[in-house]
Amino acid sequence: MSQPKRYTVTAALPYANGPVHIGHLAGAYIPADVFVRYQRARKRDVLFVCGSDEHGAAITLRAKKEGISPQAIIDKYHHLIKESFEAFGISFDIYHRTSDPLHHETSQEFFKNLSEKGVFVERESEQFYDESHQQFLADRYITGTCPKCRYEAAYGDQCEKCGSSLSPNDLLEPKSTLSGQTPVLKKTKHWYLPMNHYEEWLKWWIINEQKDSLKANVYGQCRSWLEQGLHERAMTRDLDWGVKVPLPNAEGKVLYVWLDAPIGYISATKAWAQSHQKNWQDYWKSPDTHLIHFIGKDNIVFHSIIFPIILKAHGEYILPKNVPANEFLNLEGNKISTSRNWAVWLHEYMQDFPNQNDVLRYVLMAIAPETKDSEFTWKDFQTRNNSELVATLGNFINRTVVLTNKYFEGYVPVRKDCTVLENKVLASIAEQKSKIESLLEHYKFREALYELMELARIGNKYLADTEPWKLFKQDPDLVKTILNVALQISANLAILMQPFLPQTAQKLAKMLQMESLMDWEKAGETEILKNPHCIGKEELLFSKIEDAAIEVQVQKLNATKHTSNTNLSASESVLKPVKTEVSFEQFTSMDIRIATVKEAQKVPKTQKLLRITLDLGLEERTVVSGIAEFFEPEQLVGKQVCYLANLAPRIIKGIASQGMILMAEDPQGQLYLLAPQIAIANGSLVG
RNA sequence: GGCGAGAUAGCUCAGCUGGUUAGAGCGCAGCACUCAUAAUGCUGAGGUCCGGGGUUCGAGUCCCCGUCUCGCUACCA
Repeated sequence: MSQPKRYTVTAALPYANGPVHIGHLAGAYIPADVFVRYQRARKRDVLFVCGSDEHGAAITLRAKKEGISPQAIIDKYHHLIKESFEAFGISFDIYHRTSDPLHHETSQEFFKNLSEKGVFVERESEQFYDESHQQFLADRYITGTCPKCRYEAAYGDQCEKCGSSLSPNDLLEPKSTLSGQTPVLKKTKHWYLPMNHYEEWLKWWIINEQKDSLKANVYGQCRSWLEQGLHERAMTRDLDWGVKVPLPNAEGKVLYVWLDAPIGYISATKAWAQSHQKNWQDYWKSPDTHLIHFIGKDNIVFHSIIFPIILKAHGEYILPKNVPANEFLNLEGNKISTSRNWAVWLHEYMQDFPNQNDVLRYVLMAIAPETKDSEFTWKDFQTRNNSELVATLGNFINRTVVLTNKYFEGYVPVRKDCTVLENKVLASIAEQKSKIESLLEHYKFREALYELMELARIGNKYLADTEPWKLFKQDPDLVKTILNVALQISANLAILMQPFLPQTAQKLAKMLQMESLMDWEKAGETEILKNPHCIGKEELLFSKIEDAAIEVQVQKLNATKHTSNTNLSASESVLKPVKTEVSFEQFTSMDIRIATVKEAQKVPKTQKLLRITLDLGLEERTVVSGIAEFFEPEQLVGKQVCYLANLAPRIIKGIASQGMILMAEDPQGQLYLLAPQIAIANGSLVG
């Protein structure tokens, strides 16, 4: 692999409607930061950009709910996120924001460029429109019943209950969240990116240029998408919060997130270049630059398919060299969830564990979901701190420094006769260094961290093998040699830990009085600390975390679990508001009856569908119902149900479905049959 | 149903293009040591490498079938 002239490293833009949690850190920011710190240590030209993603319907929706302006929300979270990243030590060269005028200009220019090249297809389509508010409704502004899981507060783009992605037209009983009214369909024009035009090229690019460098999970995802075929996607939206579409006749339209957020990387670069007298184009248009995107797996398609298409369509830009995406981090057995408050928030961690940033960095690196989903537990956090950072790394440094101060008043003793053992140990320093380098170059952060710790283990073993505390009286010269070796290991640890544990590296450098000797190139050497050098007083690098501190965290989580559960059943945000009024006639026009299930069987090749035969008294009816996830066919047979008999028939999976079985659904999405309390005649009317 | 990623010691995970008795960390048991935040070092117990076929002189590693977990996707009135 030839060395590029420079690196442009991006970390996913956090969405400015919530704080940052450990999942974000483990997925993108920590690995990116380690990579960047490492490249900087090697004196390579590397630019690390990030920023807040501040547009989109979710933010305006939330602003409306809370009765404040979108600006107030993004200001709050932008600053919270920015400051917690800074305090935590994620070393962005710039942390920008997409609400910045520079970003608006940049993305508009980009759009215009593509538009002038004729990349887009303009197309009119029918979209939901809220007449009382006189505006088109973004996907997020429409709620309705999820067609997949029947969750009643699903959004137009996604159902948060079952996670399926939707389009507004899929929703049953769509409602505008602005007015509560049923929206109407109205014509509107949008600009579409025909991604299918790029399919062949993309296949070629991914298979020929990326296959070997991409991680298996990323490559697999891409192939999965390519095999399913790419489609035309709208690049604009009807919304007033975002980057305005820079064309005439585009009133009330903004760029969709695909042409907004990733270009945020570019505008961040421009902003940085302006204040540093650099040319931003070097970082985006020069083929000797490597562009690397650090993201979580939810962003894979975005960064390895859509954004490359956009860059390619523009033509002047380089394409990402790698997209080292991590999988997901779970927390104490459950998925991390911002909305359910099931998370460890970065800013809260720093309050609860002051000056222990490196502990979290360490743990999240050690359990990073590099190849599969992984799990954070507080117990494991404690164990890793106590038995790895404290007992292995901190303790090795401590014993070395204590012994040096005790026997030699802090002066680095002279190394005299090295035995086979010393030579072997000294040689292993350079070995560890080159292992760490090679692993970091290949984005294997977890293993690189392991090899760093391995050096501390080598040190501990060396001290245990040589036992200098036993030898000092008989053979002080030998003790000098031993401690000299131990000190060289310590100095190397200080340098090599810089990308991983920056705070600790500084602390250790100070303790060893080697602040001026922290060059990465020096690592691997065995004479970093030379004889007249005097080290400082011992100081503990890490402190133990007691059970009590862990208890507090676990209880905090359990508490949020309970409150969010009770909130879930009681809160209005989850229970659907009462629907708009209907007349008595409208109601009585529905023919609801009691029927008995005669047969039920799974519809082949489906996951959720049951084919059910109902005895309606006068006749039998066949219904296809999406309830297979909740009911076994056998357990339904013989049960009485409520049945909507005069619903227009519909063909589902080739079966004519006549009417619909009525179900109750609790806030968790669980379905329940409705039946009379005692069996009554089939065909009885419900009203 | 289709596609992708996983399934390896009690726990968390490594095992690259197939090659001798399958590894690490943590945990556990025993021993050694006392410079060190009862820290460290050594030794040990522990695995039908999800199951079943196949290719091969040889498979955790490749192929086929199946089971389970996670993600995407389809059917959902």
